Amino acid sequence: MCLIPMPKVVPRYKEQARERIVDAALRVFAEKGYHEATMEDVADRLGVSEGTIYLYFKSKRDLFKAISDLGEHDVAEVLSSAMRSDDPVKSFFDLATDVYEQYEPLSGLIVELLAEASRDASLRKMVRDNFDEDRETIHKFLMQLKKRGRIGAETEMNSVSMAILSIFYGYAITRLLGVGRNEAKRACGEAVRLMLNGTLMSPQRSASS
Amino acid sequence: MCLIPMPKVVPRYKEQARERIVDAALRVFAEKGYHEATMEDVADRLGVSEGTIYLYFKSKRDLFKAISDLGEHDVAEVLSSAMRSDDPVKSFFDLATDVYEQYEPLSGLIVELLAEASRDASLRKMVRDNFDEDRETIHKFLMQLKKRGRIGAETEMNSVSMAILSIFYGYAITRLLGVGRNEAKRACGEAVRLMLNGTLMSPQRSASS
Amino acid sequence: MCLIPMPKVVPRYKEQARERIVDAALRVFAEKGYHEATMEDVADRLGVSEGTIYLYFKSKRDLFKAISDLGEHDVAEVLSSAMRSDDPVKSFFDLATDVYEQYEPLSGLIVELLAEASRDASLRKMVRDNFDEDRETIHKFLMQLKKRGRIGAETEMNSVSMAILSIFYGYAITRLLGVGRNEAKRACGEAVRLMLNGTLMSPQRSASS
Amino acid sequence: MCLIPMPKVVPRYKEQARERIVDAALRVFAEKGYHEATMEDVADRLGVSEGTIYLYFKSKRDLFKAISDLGEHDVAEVLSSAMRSDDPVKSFFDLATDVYEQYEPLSGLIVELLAEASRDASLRKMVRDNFDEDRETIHKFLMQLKKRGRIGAETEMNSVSMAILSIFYGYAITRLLGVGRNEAKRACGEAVRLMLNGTLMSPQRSASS
DNA sequence: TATGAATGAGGTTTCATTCAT
DNA sequence: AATGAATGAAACCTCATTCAT
Repeated sequence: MCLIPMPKVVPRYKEQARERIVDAALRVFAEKGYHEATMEDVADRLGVSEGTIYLYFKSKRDLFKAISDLGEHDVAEVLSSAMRSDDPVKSFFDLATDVYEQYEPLSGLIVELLAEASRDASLRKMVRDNFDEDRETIHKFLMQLKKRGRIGAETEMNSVSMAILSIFYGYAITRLLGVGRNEAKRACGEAVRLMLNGTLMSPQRSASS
Repeated sequence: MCLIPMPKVVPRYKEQARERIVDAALRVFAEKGYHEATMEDVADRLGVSEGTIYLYFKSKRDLFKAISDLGEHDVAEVLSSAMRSDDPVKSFFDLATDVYEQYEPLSGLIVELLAEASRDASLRKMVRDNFDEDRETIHKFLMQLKKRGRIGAETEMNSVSMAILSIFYGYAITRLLGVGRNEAKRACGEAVRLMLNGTLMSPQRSASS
Repeated sequence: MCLIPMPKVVPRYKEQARERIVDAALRVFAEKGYHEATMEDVADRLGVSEGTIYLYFKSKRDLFKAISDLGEHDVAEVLSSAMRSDDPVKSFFDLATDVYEQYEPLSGLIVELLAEASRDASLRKMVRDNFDEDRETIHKFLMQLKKRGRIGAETEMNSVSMAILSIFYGYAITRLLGVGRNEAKRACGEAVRLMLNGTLMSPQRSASS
Repeated sequence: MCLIPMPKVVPRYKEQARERIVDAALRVFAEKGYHEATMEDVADRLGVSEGTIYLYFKSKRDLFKAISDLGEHDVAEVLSSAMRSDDPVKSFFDLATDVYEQYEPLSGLIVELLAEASRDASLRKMVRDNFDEDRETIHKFLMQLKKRGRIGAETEMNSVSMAILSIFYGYAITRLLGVGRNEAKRACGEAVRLMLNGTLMSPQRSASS
């Protein structure tokens, strides 16, 4: 009986349903935190019954993990697009604003995700992968700057890319702790500027030196 | 007359008991996370019954909050002591190592604390206060450097102090995500070095000026 | 699209379930008292799990309060129906019997409810409302008697209605203390008879029959 | 060795201590109710440690039972003294006021005691004994009135005495439910007046009839 | 596919009682 | 005689998960 070919159309339907659920879960977990959010909260937000979620995710944890696959991708996207600017210092500064503006209501998720990742290897791997991806994006950009001769050869790019990411995490954390938007923005921008100023040669001067 | 109350002293026994409990809770929460740790876990680690803990803390949350009052203080302490060094860049670098070495097994607590703080105003205030305290310590140090003429007058100190703190948070986070100790250490040191290099005048030159 | 909510009806199932739970709770609380009865007791009597009860009532207290909404209503009902009799003294006498016969196994609840009401404002209001309702019923009846000229105009009806209710509470209390049914019944009947005799004109005289 | 006579002075001390504890418990139980009051509450009110109470009472229940031995005695006392008045109707009326005024802050205890008595045979016996004692006091008084020819011979005294007690219980209950003091007082007075008016011959008239 | 009532394991918390001091 | 820290047994309540419909 198994010779009959199974329908190859793994229903696109299922994929869409998963996405909608993940989207709802994203918001609920961001608002209440992973442990304080209930499956009922997620179901209610979707206007769906609790049981339904289990048709698409085998557990609450599974649903939570699906979240970390999400979102950060476009962080990298935004990042790389913003990097094509002429003035990288200014770009970073604006970047901090834009990225955070976009994700602000979800910012609680960042620490939530980190907290869980610190104790769950599989989740840690997923978060780490996102981290590495972002870092790679930054790294590539810095290398481009270097090729164009606008960063001194001696600068250790791996460290700088990681530090820049730290600055952004720091932005999220300080915001979360109630530091005003403008103050946090200024600190973030200034930090990036300083880090790059140390090694960066301005476009104007780069020609002569 | 009868039933005369007879205070049986035990002068600061209560204080010691609290400390022992907080210490145990610290480890348990760091290991399992706030939500997954149970009061039984804490009690077991101490070798007492659950009820005992409630003689000293009125709730699990209360116990958790007692933790955030802790520890960070000596961060500031270590920080300020390390700042008396002659080479601030190198000092910061070593600081990152030392501080983290001391608190490494508890590093999960940092994000746990942040995650909870993001949804609990009173906890947020406590974490924020610690944050501000640390930042103030860094700020004072930077001002001293400035007075000695080793930092240019134009540098915006408030931003730099915050950025440095971010770098340290970033250190904790990257370690937590499995980045190797040495790699994280190097990135952290490099970041601080770069930030200060931008404005910092080397000690050698400072003598002549 | 996907995940379309599909209300599965069960129209007034919830209402029925609530009723069954309240009914079980009624008996359990009457037997053991509010504080000594456990949710497990109630669940066991129903043959469901404890959690189930919390689908319908948000707390033990909530369940207890649902009880006070109950039952007393038909007290008023029985009362008013019994009042259509020709001989009010005899009617009251029989009423005491009937009402109590009906609720005897639950009589512990009366004092339980009063004890709780004495310390819980919202519960007090509910019990008070029932009290007022019953009193109103009695009052109306007395006014009818007055209209028919069988009670002297000078009698203060508000006081009498309250006193009659007191007599019934007294009946419950004495029964609860182990006074024999017949003795309590006789005392209750006699008390009402005496109270009304003071102002009541006998049917024979009033109707001239 | 047992031939040595034991000290016969069962220390009066112990008796005093018990009394003080019972007095404190009385107030605490009245305020919070038996179940919601803790041994710590009682100890705190006395300024004594929890353990101390167990030197005098073997359990919380034991302490509670000691209460029902108390208090009601002087109810009977006050009752009998107030009965020596010339105008019994007026006396009863004032009695209601006085007795309740005296015990008002403890009125919660009445229902508390009844609630517990309904499920505890030994407690029930104690409450019942008090009830009978009070009833007996009233009964004796009524018999005196009868002897003096102020109550018709046909009145069933046992019922009346019980009814009068009910009226007083009713007073406590209505007060507890929030009925105003004056309204309750009026109802109680009126009820007693009416009950006695039915059979009572006024002092003035009693001579002629 | 979707439902949502039911479950049951487990967590937090309370408190009467004991006992070493 | 008095203390009060410690206990441990329960109690209330929550919620992820299941399953008959």
